[in-house]
Amino acid sequence: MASPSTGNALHKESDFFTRVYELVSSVPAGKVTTYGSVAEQLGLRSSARMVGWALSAADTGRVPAHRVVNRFGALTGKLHFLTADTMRLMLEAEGVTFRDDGTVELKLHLHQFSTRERD
DNA sequence: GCTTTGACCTTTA
DNA sequence: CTAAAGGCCAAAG
Repeated sequence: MASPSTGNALHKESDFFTRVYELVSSVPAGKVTTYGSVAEQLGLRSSARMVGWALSAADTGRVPAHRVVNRFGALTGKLHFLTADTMRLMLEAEGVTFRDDGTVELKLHLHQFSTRERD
């Protein structure tokens, strides 16, 4: 959209970063997404690492990075937040339920961007 | 300008 | 079955 060569690049740190933020911000409250799903939407199915890395550079107060968890639903980047419990508390505040293992119920809160066909 | 690391996932041994 | 390495792209040293 628009013309990127018009010299409009102002707050755009990087298209990749913004792309991740958009997808994460697209996730409603009470829902959680996974790095793999986001990466897949970006076309970087095998490069899910960069998704998490992008979140590390993202501001947790600006981007709901707490809604992003790993494949197992475990809060891998919780230590990157203000406190180790911050991520969990925020998700609980959103209405997300946790298992006894401290993992998020992906079956209940996993936000799917599109119908993923498997097999 | 090259090397290392990074909140991961997938495949091969 | 479990364990290890590879892969991907990008930023910081």
